[in-house]
Amino acid sequence: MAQSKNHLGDLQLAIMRVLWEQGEASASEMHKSLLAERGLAPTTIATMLRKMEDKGIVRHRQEGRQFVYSSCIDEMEVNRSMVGQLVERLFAGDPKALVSHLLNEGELDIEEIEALGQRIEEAKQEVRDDR
Amino acid sequence: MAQSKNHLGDLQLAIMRVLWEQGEASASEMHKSLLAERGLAPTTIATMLRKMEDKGIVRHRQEGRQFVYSSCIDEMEVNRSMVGQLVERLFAGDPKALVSHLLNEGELDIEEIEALGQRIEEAKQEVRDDR
DNA sequence: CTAGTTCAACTACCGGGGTAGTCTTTGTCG
DNA sequence: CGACAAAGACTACCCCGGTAGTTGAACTAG
Repeated sequence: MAQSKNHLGDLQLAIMRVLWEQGEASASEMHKSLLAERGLAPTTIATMLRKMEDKGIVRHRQEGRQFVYSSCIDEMEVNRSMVGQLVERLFAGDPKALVSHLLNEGELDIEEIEALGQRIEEAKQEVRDDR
Repeated sequence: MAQSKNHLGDLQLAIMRVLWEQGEASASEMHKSLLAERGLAPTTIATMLRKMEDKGIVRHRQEGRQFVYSSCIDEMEVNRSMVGQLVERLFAGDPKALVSHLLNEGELDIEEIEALGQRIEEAKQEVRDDR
């Protein structure tokens, strides 16, 4: 049932990103932030915000005659859920396959791979420390 | 414009998976394959296949009175595109951040991390061999 | 006080995924 | 030949993301 909260469209994610970065934003600030990359009408943003509030993923606070919106959902939560869904749909639930894909498809250059090697070592350590 | 071909819904992906695994499948075979996990009416599958054919992502061949469907799009291509989109939307285009997410969120257990370490080493090697 | 601006609210619409019922054709069995 | 089964074609919905125009209320400037 919480599934619906985690299925976000493109525009919705863009909005959430602004909210996550800035904490809050009025509708017009939001419009300004997204204008460059999207060129949308202010009412489009406002409508989307209202729909998102209906879904319970953002809330607003009145300030003067403006609405100031903030997020109701955790970024990590959303990431986890969306990545999880992708892994499920594309890689039969096997996260390794996703990483393999990244490696095979040359999405990562050599430095990035090196850096990942580092992270892997750290992760091993953490898992061990955990028990 | 090829974007549309790569944005696949859940059912569509399930169908493509069957096609990619088996090469071809008639509508009724498809229905049988998906019945267990989804419990859909046969007409639902058929409708979806027709819509997908309109979009150009599957094609069919007549065999007797049945249609035998096969895929028109490459699995790797779809994976690349969908993973890319996710990385774009969630991680500001940085694939490393996706892997970090996987590591941090405990989506991987210790053996998987070990295995990844292996893959990383191989990948390093491949990249070097490449030049 | 009046005209103009700025919001939010409401309404409308499109496209596409998903779901399925009904109709029509065709092939098969007794 | 006639009834029945199988399979595709058509049609109809619902939902929701996305996009935006129009309206109405409230505030501001002259």
